[in-house]
Amino acid sequence: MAQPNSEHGSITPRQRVKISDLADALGMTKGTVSRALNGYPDISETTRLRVRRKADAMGYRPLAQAQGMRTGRTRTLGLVLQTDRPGAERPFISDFLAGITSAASAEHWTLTVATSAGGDAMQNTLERLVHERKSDGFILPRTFADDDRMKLLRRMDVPFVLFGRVQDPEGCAWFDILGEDAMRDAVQRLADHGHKRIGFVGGAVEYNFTRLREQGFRDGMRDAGLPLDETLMVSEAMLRQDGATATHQLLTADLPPTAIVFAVDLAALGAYDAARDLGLTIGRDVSVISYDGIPEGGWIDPPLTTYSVDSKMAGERLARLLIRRIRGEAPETLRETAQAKLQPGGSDGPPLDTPEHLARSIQAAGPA
Amino acid sequence: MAQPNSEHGSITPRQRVKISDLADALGMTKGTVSRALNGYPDISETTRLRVRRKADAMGYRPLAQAQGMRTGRTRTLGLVLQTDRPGAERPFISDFLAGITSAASAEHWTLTVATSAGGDAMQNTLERLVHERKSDGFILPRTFADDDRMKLLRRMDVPFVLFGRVQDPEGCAWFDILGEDAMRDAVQRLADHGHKRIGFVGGAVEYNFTRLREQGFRDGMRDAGLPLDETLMVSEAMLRQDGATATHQLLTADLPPTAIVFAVDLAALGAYDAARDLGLTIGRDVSVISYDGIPEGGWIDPPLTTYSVDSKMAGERLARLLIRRIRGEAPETLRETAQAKLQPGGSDGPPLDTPEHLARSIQAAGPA
DNA sequence: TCCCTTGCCGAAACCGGTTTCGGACCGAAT
DNA sequence: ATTCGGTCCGAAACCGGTTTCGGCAAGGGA
Repeated sequence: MAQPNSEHGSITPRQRVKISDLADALGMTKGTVSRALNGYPDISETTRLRVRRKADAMGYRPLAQAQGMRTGRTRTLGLVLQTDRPGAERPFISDFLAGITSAASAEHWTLTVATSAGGDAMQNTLERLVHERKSDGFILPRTFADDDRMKLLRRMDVPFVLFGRVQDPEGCAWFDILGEDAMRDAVQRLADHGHKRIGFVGGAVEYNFTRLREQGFRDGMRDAGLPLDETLMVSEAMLRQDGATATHQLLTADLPPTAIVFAVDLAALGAYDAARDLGLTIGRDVSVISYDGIPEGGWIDPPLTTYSVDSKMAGERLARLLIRRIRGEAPETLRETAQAKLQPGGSDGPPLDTPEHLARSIQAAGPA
Repeated sequence: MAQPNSEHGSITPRQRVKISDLADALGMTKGTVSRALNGYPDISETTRLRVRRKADAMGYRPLAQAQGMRTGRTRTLGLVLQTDRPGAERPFISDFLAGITSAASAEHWTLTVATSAGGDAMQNTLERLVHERKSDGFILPRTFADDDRMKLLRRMDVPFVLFGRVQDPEGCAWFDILGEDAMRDAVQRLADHGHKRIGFVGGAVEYNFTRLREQGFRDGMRDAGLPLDETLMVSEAMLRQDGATATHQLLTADLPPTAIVFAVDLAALGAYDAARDLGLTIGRDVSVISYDGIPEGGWIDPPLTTYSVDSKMAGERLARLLIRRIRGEAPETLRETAQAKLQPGGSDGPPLDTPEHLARSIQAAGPA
């Protein structure tokens, strides 16, 4: 009887329909309606259905902050970006955000973003967000081998999911791309091309993925039956400049590699610079295969052959995992992985020459 | 007398101190405490001070969602990123977010991020966020000459600030970088180098900045006393590929320009591709000056001379403006601008030759 | 027939704040 | 000595939900 004030449209565009409006329309109390909608066992199936139908018909959406007053949760995911690591996640962030928010909004959740430097600042930011109930749980991108954020959240008993795996999986949920598989494939691909002497340029050791990708490279060499030369393995290259330095170092060795696998695209771009300086051409004199799939890799000449990561998909899956985690599912059941996808470019191919010849031609051009 | 339960530290790390705790400790009611903290006039200065001191001492922070129940506001800024425009704000987004969140958190606000395609999807996203009170106002990046989001928010009477100006400033607050000044400077710089024939490659016309930067270029030509040749003005170049096409078009004209001003860095990168194809060298045969300051501009060879935008600063100022707007200040008083900063690279210099000679050497290489 | 479950829902407290209303206390004016 | 008007604060309602508690009615067993 007598709808209270839902379709008045006086001046305000569209009045919120609140739970008491819904209860009035159904002739019951808001307590009953709430229990019906939240699946309490002491509501008859008939009533539950009637309520749910009416709720849909009237377009009822509970106000997250009102629910939060009692429940302490507001259907909000948290993402804290670390700003003091240069260039780490720059290219992906946009797609990553799109993935998270689209998955979240499909379930009527939202995302709050904060930024922070590492260390104490990071801790404070996380604590503040939890303390002020601005987020019910966190997505942690770029996990470190030994991650402080993780420890803190675990201690505060706040749900979280990792983008990446960790050494101590106790109580952790995660999504990750199997970078080690990509590295293994990369080696195999180069071996198929005929390369026998292959170098590796890894990322910063504090990141956990560095360890995994390096292991993938080692496994790949073993599977291909190629000897592993530790002097051809370099680390700590996250930026273009680092990659150039590392490449220069490898190529000016006594017996340089004819191909290099990079753990990070940004570093692989530096290989082009180093090659140019040495008078070499990527994809002809030296083969390069990398990992990440940043757009710049497609622009450079020749285009970078790389294993690309679908950041949007990663965001979506992480969001869904975190929501399930917050709803109480056990972390052990919330672990998913996916494969990177090979994006063939022109940066790899059969070796033009033997390492010995390559060394000679580099020495010839070197002093120039 | 007798602190209730603030310093117990039983098991939970740190119990929230709520307003009733504070009131108890002060021996007054929570209503009084609330009015004292919120500057109501019916509280004596003595009491107000006593309350504020005690609040600081006890580390009291009001719970935004509880305040929001009554007030309708939760100290949350909203940012909706448009995902269907390729490459539009990709490089800036990380710094931009850092700016917004750092300014916001300094005032104990947070940021909610959503993504959406344009058109109706965008409208729905905005409406949902407002309807569910997930954000008190919005930052609108990349304003269009005629902006639907703006109209919607204006109609719903929701506060917002623009990153960029608009044609109809009615009721709008904004922050913007004066791209037109940068374009004017760019022309002047090229004229000082000795260039007389200068081309212009603008952005997509739907963006408002395109109009402004083009006008800046025109003003620059006029100020430098150079004749304006409309056939040397191209538009709609937002991506690297677009820029390459536009550059090719300009350079293969009967009388090509010896220098080109770009409204967008991403497009300017395409000039390198076009130049290479024509056998020309940027910075020697053709000068290029651009605008944005994307990191890729510094990696390319020669580094791009560009007017760079401080995205983090923009984020900070937009956040502060929006907070003031939400607090009720008039939009007309909330309009700020800043200048882009010249970042000299190697892509501009004195003309090597006259346009006529340039044309001949291009024609010579052209059929190749 | 009576009592005791069980199923189902209403009533009311509660979450942590804000805001309205009214009244105690004070000095000044009548 | 009253009345009156301000100042300043306490009391209680309120925001929109959730959750606890208790009670009514129907059904089953003795």
